[in-house]
Amino acid sequence: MYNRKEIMAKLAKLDDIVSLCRRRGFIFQSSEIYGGLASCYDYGPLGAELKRNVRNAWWKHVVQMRDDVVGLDCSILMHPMVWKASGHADKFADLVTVCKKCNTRTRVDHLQDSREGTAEEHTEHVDIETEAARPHDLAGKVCPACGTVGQFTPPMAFKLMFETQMGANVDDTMTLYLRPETAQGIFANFRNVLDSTRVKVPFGIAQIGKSFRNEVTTKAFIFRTREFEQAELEFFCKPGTDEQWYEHWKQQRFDWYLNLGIKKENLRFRDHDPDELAHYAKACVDVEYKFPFGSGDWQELEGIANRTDYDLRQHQRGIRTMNDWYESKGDLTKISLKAESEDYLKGPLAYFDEEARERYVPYVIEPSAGVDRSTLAFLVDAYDEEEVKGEQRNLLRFSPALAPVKAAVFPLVKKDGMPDIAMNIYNDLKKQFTTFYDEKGAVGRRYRRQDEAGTPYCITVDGQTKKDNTVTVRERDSMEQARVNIDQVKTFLREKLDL
RNA sequence: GCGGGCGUAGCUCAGUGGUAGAGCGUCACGUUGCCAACGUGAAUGUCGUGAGUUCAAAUCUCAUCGCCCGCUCCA
Repeated sequence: MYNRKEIMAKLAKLDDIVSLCRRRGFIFQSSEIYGGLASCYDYGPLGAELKRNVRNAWWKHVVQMRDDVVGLDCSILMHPMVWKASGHADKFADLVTVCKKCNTRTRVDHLQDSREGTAEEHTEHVDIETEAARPHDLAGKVCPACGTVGQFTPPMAFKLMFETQMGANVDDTMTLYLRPETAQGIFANFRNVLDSTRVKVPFGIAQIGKSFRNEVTTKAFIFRTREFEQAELEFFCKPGTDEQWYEHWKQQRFDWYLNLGIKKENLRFRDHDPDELAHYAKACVDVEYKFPFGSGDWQELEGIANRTDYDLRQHQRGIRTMNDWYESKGDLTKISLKAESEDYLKGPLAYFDEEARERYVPYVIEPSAGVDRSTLAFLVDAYDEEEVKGEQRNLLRFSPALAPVKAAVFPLVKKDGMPDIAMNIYNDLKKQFTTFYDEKGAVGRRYRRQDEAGTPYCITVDGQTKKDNTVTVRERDSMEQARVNIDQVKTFLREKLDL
């Protein structure tokens, strides 16, 4: 825990970062010219590069470098039955009540009973239709904030999925949902990938894309937003091998953050307690980062779950329910999923393992990362202030792979032919790296500006360049300079940047 | 949604009823030979938005929007 002073210092740090993000074009408030739109943010020129680098680093680690993972890019809108089968349509809602005495909002299923001293067991999302209709006896419940018994408002329901209409003809539209997770698109395409890609279990399908959740409350800059980007892997494996794959991905994903420069002391695992697990999950662990907001506490970047064979089996039930769906004219609330077939092991989403000569529905290990969250973590972790000759230097110590700009090229002064030489170097480098050219003002200022953008290297053409064809290469973190032959600059950068 | 704090230039902020300001940043020109240099000049504001009180509102009142902190959620 932190004392008040430390918390204020942390908050000040986040404010500094938010301010820098805006000032340097990393992240803007959405629709700002119209007063802003809550919970929505836009990535500016530097932020777009940074976020794309985060995505690419994830894809490289999870797909490109692996022999057992393939990629996918699904549409955001999917058949409504997907969400019936996944459980989101019925259960992706919270029932919340407010204590009249202290105005604290609490989920109904989290309330303790004064008579029994226990909360209801499950912490899952409730079935909104049946639950809201059911009379709730809150008379004996205790407010966790002020201890008052039985002073609650009637429960309110929150729908956590965004709805939208497909079809321009108003008389003939269908209600669809913006996906609340990318995972279901992977499960829905499991058969397609199997049939078209010659993959064999164990293998994974990865996807990066936007998801939408009508969060009750948003939080902390881009940390919790209603529109957000996920990077998810569903790794399919044979039942019985799931625990070792779970451990494997735990380690893989943790190391990914460390290798991209997150400080070890700011990253940790947090295992979910058994009673905290969703009913389908056998195990779940969060990768948490010590963000400088909230009460200075750890916040989740990524969840890694053992989802068992739940999702694939649910979708087999969903497929069997299609007739009911047609008959109900698409009203999801009027139908319930058909029971599982007795020979579900022969269903379309089951797998025949030729080596073992047996059928099974694969177990799934799911590492699910928040792209915006990790982008924020990389920003926060890279941010540094230090004093140089009495002046404050702000810099972002990005890993080279994440740095929005890899190198900047300057003429020391704007004369004696230096700009031409520098421009030639720039034109050559930009074919390979995101490069920036600047010839305005004092060179010291240009260095500092690049520090704030997190550019690892600055290349300066100076008076000596014309004599011996060398340039100064200045390193961001140490501010040290080395002379490098112009012909060697590209090789030098490639080695140093490891790109 | 409820409680607390806040909203003035790109950023940080001053301005408590009487002509909208400072520092930093940005741009131009000159100067400048390696770490936010210097000189001169310039641009930039619906004072979050709307209404009300007033001869006069950034300032007082009300509403509204947005942000931050807490409660809930969770990638």
